[in-house]
Amino acid sequence: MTEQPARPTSRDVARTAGVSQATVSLVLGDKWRGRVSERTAGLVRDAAHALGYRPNLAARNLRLGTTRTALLVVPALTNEFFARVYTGAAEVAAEHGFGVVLYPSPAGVGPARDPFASARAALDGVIASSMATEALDAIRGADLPLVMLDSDPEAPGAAARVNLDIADGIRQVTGHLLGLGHRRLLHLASSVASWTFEVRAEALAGVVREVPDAVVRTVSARLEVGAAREAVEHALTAPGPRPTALICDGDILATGAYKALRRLGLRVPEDISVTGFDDLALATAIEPELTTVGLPAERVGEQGMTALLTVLDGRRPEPVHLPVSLVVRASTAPPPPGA
Amino acid sequence: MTEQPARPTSRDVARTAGVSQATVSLVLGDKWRGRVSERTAGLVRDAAHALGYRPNLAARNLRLGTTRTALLVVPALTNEFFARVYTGAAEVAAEHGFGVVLYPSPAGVGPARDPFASARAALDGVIASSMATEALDAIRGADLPLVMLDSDPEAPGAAARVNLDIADGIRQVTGHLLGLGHRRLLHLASSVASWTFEVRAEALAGVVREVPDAVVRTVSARLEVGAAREAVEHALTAPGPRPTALICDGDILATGAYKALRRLGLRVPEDISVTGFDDLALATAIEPELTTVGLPAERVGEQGMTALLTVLDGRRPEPVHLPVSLVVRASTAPPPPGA
DNA sequence: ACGGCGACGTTATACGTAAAACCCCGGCAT
DNA sequence: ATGCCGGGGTTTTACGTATAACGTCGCCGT
Repeated sequence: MTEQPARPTSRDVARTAGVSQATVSLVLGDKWRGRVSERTAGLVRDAAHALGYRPNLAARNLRLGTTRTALLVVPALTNEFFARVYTGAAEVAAEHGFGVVLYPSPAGVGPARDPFASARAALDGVIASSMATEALDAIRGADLPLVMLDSDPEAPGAAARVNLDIADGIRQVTGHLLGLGHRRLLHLASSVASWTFEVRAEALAGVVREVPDAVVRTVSARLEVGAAREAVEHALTAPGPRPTALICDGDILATGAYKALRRLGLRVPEDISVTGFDDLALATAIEPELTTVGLPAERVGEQGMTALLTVLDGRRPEPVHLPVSLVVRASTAPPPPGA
Repeated sequence: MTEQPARPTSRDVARTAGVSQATVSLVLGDKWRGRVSERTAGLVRDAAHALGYRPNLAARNLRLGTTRTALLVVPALTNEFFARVYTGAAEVAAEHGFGVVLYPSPAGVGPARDPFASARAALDGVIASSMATEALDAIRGADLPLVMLDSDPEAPGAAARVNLDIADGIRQVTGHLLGLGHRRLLHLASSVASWTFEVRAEALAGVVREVPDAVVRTVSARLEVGAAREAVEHALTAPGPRPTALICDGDILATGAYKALRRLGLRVPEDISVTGFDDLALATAIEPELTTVGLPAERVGEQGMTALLTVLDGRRPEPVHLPVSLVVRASTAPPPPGA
């Protein structure tokens, strides 16, 4: 390390202001009403400013025993959803003088190796978004308050939970399609085995069951455009009556579906309707614009941080459930007359 | 704050292992060869494990005077490019026992208000990616080592720089289009005024100047699909000969262009060629897949972190220039015969 | 005239860790 | 026998901050 001119400490400030270190601490900590004269406080602030003093956070954290820092663990950063969750969490955090540090679990869904070594900051709590249950073992072991976002309600160890009403989202898209007259549905699911898969499948089956002649088939693919394209191409060239609507568990999968359909010469939505999930920016980038389910990602982050703050305050927050909402765009229409 | 059962300290470990705190520190810090017997070391490790001991990072940081933590400042998180920069930086950091904390400058290009208050971790250095020059003032004031990525080479205060050869990227796309026979080019630039604008415009002009009958016109739009669509629609309905190729300064702008062209009934690439920049996932999501310029984002992050480590080591790293590469896909073709 | 109190500070201490400095003891060369 | 060395620890200190505990001084009420 270079010999920087050694950052000034509160003692340096004290010396140049002609007061004791304790006084500096009081003034800069805004705890001086009636204990330090206006004039002295001014001197201290001037000295601090002149020296370019910045308190040493490590020392402060050590002294206070709290770091006012939370760790947000996410499976991937390239995904817009998590970026938005972060934004929401960071905003609420800032309002309370907290900071948020990010830890993108490298394996995605694999066990987080050691978040605490990587995010070197000392932490007050952890928020985990959309993480696989097992991936959180390392975190649970650290007995830090853990808030779980968008995760299996059965997963143990959460001090608080914020969940999206995914099932209702599926019900909404399915209802929308059934309402348009579709009866043969294809469900394109993500192949990463997770609790959310069952939730979706069940919700879908539940809605379909209520309509006499409606049927649904499920295929799955890795959450990736290429894989989705292949899966859809394969499913649609199979013998038997062709589905008239395609329910995708994510906008990325829907994008892959678009590609497959174009190859097969099927027009969206004239020949076949397609729905997505998540309402990423992608949804309006592709053509036709995608009917999908919008998620209040920022809100998830906000509620998650709020819950963590509540836990840190010694109270027990209620589980939060956030609604999702269907966004109808141009990729859905009644089935073609022939079908 | 709840009364957690008080995290065990190294002294607790020492007590249950029957040794002194110093010994614990030596063993757990892996500095005990020849100073502590194998047997005692074992006892210490067992005790630490049994108690679930985790060192207090705040204390360690205070003692060592270094936090092994860097701050990465980015203008936006939803942008895939920055997510990739982060990934690269974090990877190199991890190899050296460093962590990376993210600070998405809230205003995007506005002055970062107080990154250090927000990212509460104590920091060893700062890496700023694609930030406007003025936005870094607050950071420069803190006299922490600052590495600037993808930024104005003229901007002061950088201890190290990593830049992309943007100009060459523009030269490559332009050359590609001219090679296909295009002579009337439209350049869609981002309207956020920044150093990069001039670099691009100049590079473009330079290439065009060498081809006798080639002309280029520039229009700009906010970096957003809707705005880009409007700008392109407006530019192409203007009187005069229509350009046969559209050079967009980003894939997002290109996506807007696609929408405009579809509205105008122009086919890509048969009627008009389009190129992007950045090679986001978006580029292969839209149809036809976009010819664009790929940026080694992870490499930018890696080199940035490497440079920071070099600076922290007291040495002066050379400025790094990273090449970019044209990715030819389906959105470019020779101009239509009529033109 | 004296206790007391409010205004204004100061002194002292603790947070948990890393590491420099020290200590003890058994064996070995002189 | 004595000095020395090295293995195996321990004692002590410092990092920079926040704050509890403690002074001091001037003035006021009785």
